[in-house]
Amino acid sequence: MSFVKYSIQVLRSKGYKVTRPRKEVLEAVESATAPVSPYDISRMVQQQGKHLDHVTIYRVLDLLCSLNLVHKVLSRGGFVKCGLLDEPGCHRFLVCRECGVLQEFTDEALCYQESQIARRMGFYPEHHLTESSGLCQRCR
Amino acid sequence: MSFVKYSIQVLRSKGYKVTRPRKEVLEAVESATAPVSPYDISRMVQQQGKHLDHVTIYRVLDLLCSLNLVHKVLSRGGFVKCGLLDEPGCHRFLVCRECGVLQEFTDEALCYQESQIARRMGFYPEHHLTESSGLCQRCR
DNA sequence: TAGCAAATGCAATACTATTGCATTACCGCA
DNA sequence: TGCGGTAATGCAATAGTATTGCATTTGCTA
Ligand SMILES: [Mn+2]
Ligand SMILES: [Mn+2]
Ligand SMILES: [Zn+2]
Ligand SMILES: [Zn+2]
Repeated sequence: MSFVKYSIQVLRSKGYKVTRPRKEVLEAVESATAPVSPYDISRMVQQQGKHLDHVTIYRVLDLLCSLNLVHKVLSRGGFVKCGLLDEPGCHRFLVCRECGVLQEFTDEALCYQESQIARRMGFYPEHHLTESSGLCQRCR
Repeated sequence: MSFVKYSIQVLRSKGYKVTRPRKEVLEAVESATAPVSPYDISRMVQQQGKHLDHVTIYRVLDLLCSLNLVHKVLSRGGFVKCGLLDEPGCHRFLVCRECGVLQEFTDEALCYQESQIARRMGFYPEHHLTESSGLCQRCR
């Protein structure tokens, strides 16, 4: 099932309304390979002759993040759709420092090892949504 | 040797001038346990009856980052002194989601494992400056 | 299809970051 | 120790990002 359709299902199942702005934002994020900022989305929507207030975009993104349908990519100040909707657990990113394309993955062993280190250092580890930087094949 | 003194040495050895603003910023970062933003630093300096333009603070922080004397903590939008000045290689953070205190560490095995995964996914891995979130002892 | 609560749009505002240029001050050298 | 050249700073203007309160609209349920 497509990202948009799946997300709409989740919205409904949790009692959130399926509105035009929410669908627009989902479609914008769906269509992007690299992270998009709230204002990126604003422009994307405009280029289709439509309009969304940026405040609305911020609020929609907040909601989608809280549902783990999209993730914020800190190193880029943008948002991407979750690439592992069906897989629970900790999600990680490889981000190309040059062009921003990224790949999401999850790794049991890595997660475990990190948790161990955290505990050893007196921290109570929580979900990991980490980013590693590198260069994608195109940008090398 | 203290963080400030060490940093001043590095500045000199690379041909950068040791100026009042640079020393002020170093002292502000030195004194902080959690990440501080450029404007945080501005306020800290003011409370000592002094003044630094925020543009200068941004520029100083850029420089210190490029020399790996301080790191930017993305999840907090702030800067901290490097806690492993003598140890080369990839530096990582455990950040308390609640209060922001953090601990820097480095882990050979983790680094290796991550690089492997990156290569397997078609990325050329670079330095890792990752952040994991959790709860510190005080905040549990 | 009417009514209600949730969501949006708007306006105002706060916060964060960057640029160009005139002025200052650090540091090497006399 | 004082001078000169250049790197660094301060200032002003501007751009970009994010948040709040409130009036209005709209999706959904009954
Ligand atoms: Mn994910
Ligand atoms: Mn470090
Ligand atoms: Zn790339
Ligand atoms: Zn804490």
